[in-house]
Amino acid sequence: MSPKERRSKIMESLATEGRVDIIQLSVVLNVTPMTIRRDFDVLEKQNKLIRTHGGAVPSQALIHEKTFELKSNISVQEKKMIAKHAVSFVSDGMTVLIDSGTTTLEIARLLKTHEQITVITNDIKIAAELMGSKLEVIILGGRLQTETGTLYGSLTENILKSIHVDLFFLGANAIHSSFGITTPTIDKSSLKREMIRTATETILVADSTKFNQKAFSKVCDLEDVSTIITDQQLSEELMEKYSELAEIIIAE
Amino acid sequence: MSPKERRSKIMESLATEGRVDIIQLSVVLNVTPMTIRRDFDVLEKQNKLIRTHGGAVPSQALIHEKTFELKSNISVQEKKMIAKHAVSFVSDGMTVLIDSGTTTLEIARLLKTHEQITVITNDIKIAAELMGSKLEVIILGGRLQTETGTLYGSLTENILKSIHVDLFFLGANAIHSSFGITTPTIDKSSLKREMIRTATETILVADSTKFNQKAFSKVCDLEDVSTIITDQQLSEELMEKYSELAEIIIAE
DNA sequence: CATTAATATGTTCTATATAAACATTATTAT
DNA sequence: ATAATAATGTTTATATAGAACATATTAATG
Repeated sequence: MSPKERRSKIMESLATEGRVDIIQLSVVLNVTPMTIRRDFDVLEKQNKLIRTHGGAVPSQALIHEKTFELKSNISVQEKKMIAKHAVSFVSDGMTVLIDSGTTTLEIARLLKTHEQITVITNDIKIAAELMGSKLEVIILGGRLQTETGTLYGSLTENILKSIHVDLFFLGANAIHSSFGITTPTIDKSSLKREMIRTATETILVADSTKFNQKAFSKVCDLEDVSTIITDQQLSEELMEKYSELAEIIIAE
Repeated sequence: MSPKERRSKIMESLATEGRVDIIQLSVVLNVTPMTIRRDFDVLEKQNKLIRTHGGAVPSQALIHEKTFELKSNISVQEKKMIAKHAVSFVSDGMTVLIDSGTTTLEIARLLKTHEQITVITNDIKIAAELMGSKLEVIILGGRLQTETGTLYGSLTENILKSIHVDLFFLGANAIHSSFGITTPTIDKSSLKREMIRTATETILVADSTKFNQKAFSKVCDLEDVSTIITDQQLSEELMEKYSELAEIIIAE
């Protein structure tokens, strides 16, 4: 039996029994108590259970897995796909900066079960999503845009100047082959620019509807991001056009 | 302190901190670990907590009952009363810093309808409450305590050093005539101290159950706050005792 | 297919927490 | 005041957790 299988069986027991005993599990699953302990360690880090003395109980996070709806033009499914590819760039020990947005929110959801990752964000909805997780979460301070939950302004930018991250997931309103990446307000573009500056690597996550669009204020050129992740709705024509400017990954 | 009181304090810690440690509790509550264990036994049988190795976490049942913390000691009504008196200190154009906490959350709720006020906070639940308002809201950055939604740490304190506010609403876990104001963790007390420092005036808001209590780490002396607002449950005896140390307002 | 690297599991040992039994101290009732 | 009861402290034995190391299994590579 694979570790994955065994852990799945542990979770099953946990769900049906309400609590499990290390010794009992070790007998049933034919492994030593130590192995069960190590399984508990793994599952606890994923917030799936709470270890007790001699056993474990289900975690509260597991009880109410509520996924509240997002409003968006593109299906959630596509954003989830993009997010799934995005998180494959993240590995243990990394410091990851996550921009505000709906696609980036999906990234945060997927990262929630990871371990050993520091997440930094300027979006309090992302922060809310990460409540209850075992991640190290840093919120950038700043002015709150009360309609969207985004933090921005000079305070936010100043804080960014004092930190550095390995990876930045950039969200975008508009992407254009010659105009580059643009946003509706100068504040936001200035902030995103600062975020790019402070990151070793920037990955742009944007669904296909954002391509060939331009907004008011320029963030950066396409050359400034290392990778673009988008969905399979991107036309062949656009795909070729943008491939010359940046590495494009189609999430499917 | 009676066993009932002590158990109530354990539950309070559990609600605010998310998890408690037997040794730390035994130090704070001045009893042996064995006594805490016996308290855990009692509380576990009442389904109020789950024992872990070396400590305890709140039971699932309690997590979902948001009312638990409020219902256990003092009614929401009393916190609302305190908040109502608190906001009378706020006038247009002011910059107000709001500490994390349930009473301070009520203050934020009342301020929501104001317009010409700048609110600064380290609590993302307060931030969430102020979403959609016309207020100028500033979130202090920092490390997120994912169980409670509180921001803290050196980053938070550094940001505080670069700003200044007119008024600070301080929340407290424990108030004692000789020990002053204390909190369960050093991180929190350090942050609160910095908040006090950066404010022209500090008002302590705390329901009557917080009086004559001590927690682990000292924030400041009672002389360091200009006013204390509490509820009418405060006994005559305590009222007189604390009146000598600070101006006390009974919200009724 | 053999060999290496990586992962998973088992074993042993030590530190720590738990739990039981008993002793002591507070509370309460009579 | 005294006895009875409850609460807490103390000591000791047992069990668990966790670290460190050894072994086995699986995956990856040439």
